[in-house]
Amino acid sequence: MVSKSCKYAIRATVFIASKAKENIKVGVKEIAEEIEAPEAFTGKILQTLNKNKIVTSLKGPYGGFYSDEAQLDLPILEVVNAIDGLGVFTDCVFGLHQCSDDHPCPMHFEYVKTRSQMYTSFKNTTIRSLAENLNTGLAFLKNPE
Amino acid sequence: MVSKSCKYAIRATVFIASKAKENIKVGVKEIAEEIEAPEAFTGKILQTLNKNKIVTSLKGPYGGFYSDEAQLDLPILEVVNAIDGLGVFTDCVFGLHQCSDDHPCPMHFEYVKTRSQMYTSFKNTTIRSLAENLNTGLAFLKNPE
DNA sequence: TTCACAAAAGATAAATCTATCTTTTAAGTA
DNA sequence: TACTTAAAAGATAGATTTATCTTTTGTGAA
Repeated sequence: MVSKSCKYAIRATVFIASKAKENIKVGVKEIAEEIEAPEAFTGKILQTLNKNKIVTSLKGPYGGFYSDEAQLDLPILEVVNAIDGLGVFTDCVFGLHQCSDDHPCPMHFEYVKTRSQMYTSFKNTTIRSLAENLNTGLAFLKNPE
Repeated sequence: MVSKSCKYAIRATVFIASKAKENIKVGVKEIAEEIEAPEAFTGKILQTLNKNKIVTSLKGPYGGFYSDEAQLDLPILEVVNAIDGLGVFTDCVFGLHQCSDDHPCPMHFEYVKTRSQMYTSFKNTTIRSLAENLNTGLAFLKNPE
């Protein structure tokens, strides 16, 4: 559905956001460990998230990644957009460019249900809400050992 | 959502099925042209579809690919299963193996809505229904020139 | 200002997915 | 049987995605 990179990105974003209420910045190493992703690759993803203003970064000692208030209220859709683009919410199941309500592929009207359900879901779910969920301890970001 | 190969596979399957009522077998070349996919790659995909009994093939003169009656009633889910597997219907958005109702990731209960909507859609849509839709001329398998 | 720290940027490599080409096998027909 | 046709199978190549490593840039503190 979304790429592996995008899954890492979502997990990283939520983890960073979960530290916001304590005003803590986290480094690449800690993030990579928490989300069980390769460190260097996590760095690249965080770079992209920073460029897209999904998270904020600060270099140097006491530096790291954090979420500001406005970023906490971004929908998770923005994370997907930054990493994979919005194709997953718009592309035809048959892979046809011109597929639309007016010029539908054979599965168009059925598939639109899924696409719009997913879009709504990702649009209405904020980074903040996921991070809060995480802080309850009832959710997790990596597979337990 | 589904891979490029899978999109080719769905289009090829529906095209082959659309010829079933006339009892026509179609060759790789014709299929590839119809769905606008590379011929050799289409051959590979059809090979997989045949192994998975989604379509039937016959070698030699007057050979080609066709759908039998039972195959027409297969859900399109089976095409996805043959090419991409069922991961798209079961995998966690966060990419976590142990994510479940009992051990949910922060987005689990929201994402389940999308997954199950999609599953139902693919389970209830048969190859036959898509092929019939195609035969009305209101749908298409490639981008118009 | 100098030093240490941590992210950014750039280059490279491994793995997977998409695509092509050649050879082999199976089927129908003369 | 010999011959033609078309898919199957196997080998190889290109493109994209995932992953790693090295160098540069920016930041804070002594």
